[in-house]
Amino acid sequence: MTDTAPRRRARGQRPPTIIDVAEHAGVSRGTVSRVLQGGHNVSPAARDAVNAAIRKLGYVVNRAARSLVTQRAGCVAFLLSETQDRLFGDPNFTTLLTGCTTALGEHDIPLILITAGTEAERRRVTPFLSTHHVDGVLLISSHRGNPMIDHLRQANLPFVCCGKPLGERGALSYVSSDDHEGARTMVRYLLESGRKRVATITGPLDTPGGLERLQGYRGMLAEHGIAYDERLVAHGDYTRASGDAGMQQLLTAAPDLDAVFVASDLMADGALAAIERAGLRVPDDIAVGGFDDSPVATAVHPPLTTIRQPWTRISEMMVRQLLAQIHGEGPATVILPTELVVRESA
Amino acid sequence: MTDTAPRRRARGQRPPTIIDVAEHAGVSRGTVSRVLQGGHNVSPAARDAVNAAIRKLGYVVNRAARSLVTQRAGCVAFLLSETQDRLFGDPNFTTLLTGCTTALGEHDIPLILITAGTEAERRRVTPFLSTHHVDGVLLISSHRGNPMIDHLRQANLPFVCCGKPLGERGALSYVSSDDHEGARTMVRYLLESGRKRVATITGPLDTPGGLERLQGYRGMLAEHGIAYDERLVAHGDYTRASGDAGMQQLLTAAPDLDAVFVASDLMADGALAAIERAGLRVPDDIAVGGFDDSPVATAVHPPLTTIRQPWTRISEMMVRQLLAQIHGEGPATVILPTELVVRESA
DNA sequence: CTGAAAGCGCTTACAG
DNA sequence: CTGAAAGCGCTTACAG
Repeated sequence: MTDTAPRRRARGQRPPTIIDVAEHAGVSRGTVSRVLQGGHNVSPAARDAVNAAIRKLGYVVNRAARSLVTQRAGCVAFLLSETQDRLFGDPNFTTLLTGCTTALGEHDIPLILITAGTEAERRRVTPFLSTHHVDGVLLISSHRGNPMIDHLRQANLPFVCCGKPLGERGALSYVSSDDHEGARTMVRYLLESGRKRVATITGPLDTPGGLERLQGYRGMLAEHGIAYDERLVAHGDYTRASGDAGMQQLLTAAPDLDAVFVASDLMADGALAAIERAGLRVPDDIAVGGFDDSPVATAVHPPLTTIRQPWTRISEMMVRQLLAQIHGEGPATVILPTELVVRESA
Repeated sequence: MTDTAPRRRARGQRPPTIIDVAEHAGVSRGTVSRVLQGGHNVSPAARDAVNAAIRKLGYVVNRAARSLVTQRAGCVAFLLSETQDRLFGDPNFTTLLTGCTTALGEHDIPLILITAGTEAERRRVTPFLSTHHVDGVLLISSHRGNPMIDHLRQANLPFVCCGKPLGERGALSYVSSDDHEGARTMVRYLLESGRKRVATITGPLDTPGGLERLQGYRGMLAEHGIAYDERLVAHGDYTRASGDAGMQQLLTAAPDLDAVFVASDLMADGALAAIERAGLRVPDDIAVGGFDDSPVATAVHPPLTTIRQPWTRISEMMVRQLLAQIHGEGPATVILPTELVVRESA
């Protein structure tokens, strides 16, 4: 912080303090503070006088002073522990981030954005977090074995993950859409539309979305008495290119496939391209089902039939869970239902 | 902040304070503080002792306490004053945001993300900003007449805009890529490749990118002695759909066009779709030039020849300018060069 | 170069 | 229900 050294504000333009409010309302600072805290143990008359003074003077609490005495930061971190490239193409990220900002804003809690995709960044971030510069953390990461989880636990800092953290033991809060059921819904839809050979392109298997959507696919096939066929399964990494490559592989290994469930819309876009190059039509020859209902779903031709993830609700629940933990509640898992969105690709 | 009330930390797990460091190093608190501020007026022996104690104890400054006495927040806001939808599809946004976070991180300055796309949000945000809860603002908005600019000026808060704010008078800091020259470069490239009838699809004309890229297009045509032809100009809003519609309009109004300069890659993707539906080939029949070099540029077929915007440098310069202003420097304008990236579409 | 001390703006037991 | 007062952890003139 040597970087923000000089020039304290001139006396004249200093915002009003609690003392100004107290004088104006004819009460003590303690009473003003009590009104600020919710007005318990304050007479209606005093409360009204204080509120009037606050409005009159345009008083806004000085968070640094409050923070110093309460030993709480009064703000929350949005901690991005993915490398940047993973996010660049991901429109869900923006939705999640602005959703969390808005949900926190309603509680008047500022959000601090922190990136920790590299080891160097993590070294810088850890002391900041463990010295309680934030009251809690919204943790964004999808891959197995995120070292930040241990750091946060050691610092005894409340946190809630976006999506189920893989390979963690012990209680831990996360909010996730129902990947498993979402996948089942899509595969059921494809089968009930009369498709016989349903393939899939998965996400990375060290992510919950990769793993659980594949399990949902397998489970629904089994329920329909269809044996699992490895030739019908390709693995992607959520990029468009990997969807393209995966589809190419599937078309070679199983030329008789008539449907494909792709674990993300972006990969589905790639799959569409591969299908088109192969001279096949969607949905006539091959039905394509995506996952996410991200903006690409409606940008491609034909528009994707897909599974909608409730990102706004996810952000809201993450914030709610985090605040509950900050207030002393224990961790909890929240699973939110997804929704089938039928368009033209299947 | 009634929301983060209870449970102050137990005495035992409190982080070490400057007093602990002072005792450990055998000096006064004042001396520790001076070392923290850069070590001026401190003997080498004392400095070493303090630094050793800091390392030993894992001391990290309490920012709330510092902030209270220095009257500075020690953090900076990233203020998003666009409605959400504008951002959802925009991959540049993520680059800019993480770029700013990283650049600030190198100065140990946290970034607070604030959204103010609606009037209701602005009402909540303004008191927060004008009571100096941040030392400065990175202002993201592209449309003419952003009310936040007036609020920031009234609050006397340093700020730097991303892109040139249209219709503002008076000195004001902004960082922008050279839209005008970028457009000129693309149009020159198309003309020098032998194209004769170069059309354009613009961005919204109340944004600097919409306006200046169109001016660059007109200017370069004029330099080649080509008269401006309204039938060769369509207006979009940076969405993929508007690029598609714009291209359709151009193909009707000027069926003889053999190139099109599209003011964003996303719109260029839409244009590609319209061209394909018309049964024409890219680049054989029509050369397509984009703008941004965003991830879509390489995701589409054929990959786009485009103008690269230096988003990482833009974020770095925004941060640098903002810190300079916080330190008392006056406003400045920074224009960064763009780069022609030749791929297959032109 | 260094220490002692005031003070930043709040909250919160403690008395009453 | 209310006021007086201690104290949160720092920085910064002020003396020396």
